[in-house]
Amino acid sequence: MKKLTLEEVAKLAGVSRATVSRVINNPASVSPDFRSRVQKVIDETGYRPNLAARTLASRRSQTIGLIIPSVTQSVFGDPYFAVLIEGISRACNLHDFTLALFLFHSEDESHRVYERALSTGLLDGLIVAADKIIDPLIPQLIARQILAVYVGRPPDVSQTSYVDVDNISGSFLAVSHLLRLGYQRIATISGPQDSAVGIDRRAGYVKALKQRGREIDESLVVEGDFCRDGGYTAMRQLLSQEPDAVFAASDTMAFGAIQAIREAGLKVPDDIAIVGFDDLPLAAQCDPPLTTIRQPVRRNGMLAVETLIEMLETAPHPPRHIVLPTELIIRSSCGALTR
Amino acid sequence: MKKLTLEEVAKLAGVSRATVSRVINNPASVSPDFRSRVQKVIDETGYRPNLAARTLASRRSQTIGLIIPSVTQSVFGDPYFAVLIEGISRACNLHDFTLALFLFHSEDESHRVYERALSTGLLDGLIVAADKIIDPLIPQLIARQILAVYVGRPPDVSQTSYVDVDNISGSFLAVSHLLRLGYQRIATISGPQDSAVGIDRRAGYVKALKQRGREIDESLVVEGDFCRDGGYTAMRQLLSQEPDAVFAASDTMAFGAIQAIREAGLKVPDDIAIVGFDDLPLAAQCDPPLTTIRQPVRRNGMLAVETLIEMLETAPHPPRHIVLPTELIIRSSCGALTR
DNA sequence: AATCCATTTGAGAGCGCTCCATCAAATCAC
DNA sequence: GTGATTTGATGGAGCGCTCTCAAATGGATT
Repeated sequence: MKKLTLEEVAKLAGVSRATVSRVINNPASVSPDFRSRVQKVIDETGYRPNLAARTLASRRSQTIGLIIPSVTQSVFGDPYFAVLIEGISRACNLHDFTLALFLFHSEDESHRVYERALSTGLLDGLIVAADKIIDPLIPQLIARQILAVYVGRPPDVSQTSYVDVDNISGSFLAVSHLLRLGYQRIATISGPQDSAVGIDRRAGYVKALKQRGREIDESLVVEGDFCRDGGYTAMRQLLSQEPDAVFAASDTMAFGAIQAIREAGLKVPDDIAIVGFDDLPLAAQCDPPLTTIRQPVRRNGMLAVETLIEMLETAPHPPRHIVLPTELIIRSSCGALTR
Repeated sequence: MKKLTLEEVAKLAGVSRATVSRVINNPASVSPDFRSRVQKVIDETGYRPNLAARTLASRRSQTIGLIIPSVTQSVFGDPYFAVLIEGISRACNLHDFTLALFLFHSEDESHRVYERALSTGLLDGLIVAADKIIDPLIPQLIARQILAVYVGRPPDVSQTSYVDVDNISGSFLAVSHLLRLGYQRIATISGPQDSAVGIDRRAGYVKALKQRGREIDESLVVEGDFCRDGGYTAMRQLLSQEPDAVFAASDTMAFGAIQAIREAGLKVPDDIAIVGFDDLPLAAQCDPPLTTIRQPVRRNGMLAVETLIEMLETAPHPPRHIVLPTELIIRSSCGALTR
C-alpha cells in the first residue's frame, strides 16, 4: 500500500484533480454524476487527503494552538486547567479543528516552546491562557501578527482579543456574602500578584470590605499560588491571626486551607468559614461542600476557540472582548446553612 | 510586512535557496562565510520557515498526536491523565516535537476525532493512551500503517508497541502488604473490567489473596470507574460488608472511598485501612497521607514519546514493549505506622 | 438560428520547502 | 603543472493539494 494522491484518485475516476478536490471540499459544486463516481473511488481506495499539502496550498491548517505560559507544575496543580483544556478541546472538535498543546516545564524551555508555537504555517491561531501580567509572548504575537485570543485579562486590552470572567465582581460577591453572614475577621488567600486573576480577585475582596466601611488588615491578606500547597501554607500562616472567615481565590487553595484548619483542630465552617472560587467539580463533592464562586471555565474555553475561529474567517478583525459573569454558589463551608 | 520565504532570504543574502535551507537544517555543511552571511539576513528579517511547506517536502512534521480514547469526563476526573500529559509534553519539548491533543467528549464525537487523528500528512505518529480492551482504533492504526505507541497494555500485544507498568505486580504488592498487616476482610474497588488496567489490578488482588490461601469473597469486590465518585459509591456499597481494609485501584477512587468511610462515622486507618494506586501528588498531601503503589506516570509518558521518536527514525521497526516496575509507598492510610 | 448566460469541468500555476544530481572551485599527490 | 579528489553551492524537480481562469456544455432568450 503506497501513498495515494489526489492525482491517482482523479486518474482512477477518470476526472481531473480539481474535480476530486471539489468533491472533497465542496461537493455541491459537482454534478451528482461526477460526484458519485469520484466518491466511489474515494470509498474504495480509502483515500485521505494529505493535510500538509492542503495546508500549504490553502494557507489554512484547521489547527489552533493552546499555549499555557506557566510552568506546568502549577498548570496541573490546579484542575482549573484541566477543565479549560476540556472546553477548548470540545469546541475544537465541534468545529473540526485540531488542537496543538504547548506547555512548558521550566523557564528555560519557554523559549523553544514559544518558537514552535509562534512558527508559521502550521497554526491558524493561538489561544493563550494568560496568567502573568507581564508576558514576553505578547509583543511577539503582535510583531508576528499572529491571531490570538487570550483566556483571562491580557496586559494590553486594546490590542488583544480576550475571553475573561468578571473576577472583581466575583470575589466581591464572595466577600460580601461573608460580610452579610456577620463575619468580622475575614481573611483572603489571594492569587499571585503578578497575575491578572490574582490582582483582580484581591481587588474584589478589598472593594467589598471598603464598601462596608471596613479597614483592610494587611495581616489577613496572604498570597498563594492557586495550588493546594499554597493554600495550605497560607492558611497555616493565617491561623495565628485568628480569622473567622477566609476567602480563597481558588477552590484548590480552599481545599488546602481546609486541611490546614482541620490539622489545627478547628472546624469548617464552625470555627472558620471558607469560600472558594471556580466551582470545580470537586467543590460539590468534598467535605464540607464548598461555597464558591462559579465561573464558566469550560464555556470560557469554548468561547475562546469560537472567537478565534470567527476572527479567522472574518479578517480584518478588531479585537474582541468577552467578559462573562460569575455566580455565588452557597454550600456548607461558609456557614450560611448552619448559622 | 508580507510573508517572507526562503526564496527572498536567499535573494537578500545573494545565495541560492538550497544554501539557506542548509544553513537552517544543517549549518555544519555550509562554509562559515556563507553561513554567517545567511544567518545575518535571517536574524535581520526575522525569517521563520513555513512548517507546512517543510512538512510537505520532507514528509516529517515533527508533530505527534496524543489520543485518549475515553470520554473526557473520565479523562479529567482522574488527575492521572494530567500527569501523563505533562510527561508526554515534556518529552515533546525535549525533542522539539509539537503535541497535538485529541480528546473526545462523547462516543458520537469519536468518529470525527479519530478521522482527524488518523489523517495523513500532519502527524508523524500517535501515542494512544489506551484504556478499553476492545478499541476500534487499533485495526485502523494497523490498516493505515500509522506509527503508534500505546500507553498501557494494548489488546494485541504482538503487533503494537507499548509502554506500561506492571499492574498485576503492583496490586499484588498492595494487597500483600495489607495481608501482612493482618487484615482479614480485604475488599477491592477495582477499575472497569473492560479496561486492561482494571482487569490487571484486580488480578493482582486475586493473586495475592490466593497465594495466602484465601478465598475470594465476591461481595468484597466492587467495580469503580477510576474517578472519585466511583470510589465513593463503591465504598458505600462495601460498607455493609464490613471490610477492615480496602485496596482501591486508583488514588482518586481511594479519596472518594475515604470520604464515604468518614461520612459513615468511621476512621481511616483505624476502622478501615486503605491502599491506593498511582501515587498522585495529592496522595502525599491528603489526610491521612495515602499508602499507595507508585507508578512512574510521567516517566511512562516520556518513554512513550521517546519510543515513538526512535521508531520514527529507524524504520522498519519491530514492536517494542516496555514494562516498568511499581513500588509500594507506605504512608498512614494502611495503618502500618500505627498498628 | 444566433446569442447569451449559467453551470461545470479541466488545465495549469502556484504554495514554500527539501533533496538530489550537477557543477565549479579548491586542495592534494606526484 | 596536471589530473584526481574533495568540498561546497546551485538549479530544478518534486511534495500533494487549492484555486483561478478559461473552455465546454446546455438550455433559455430573442
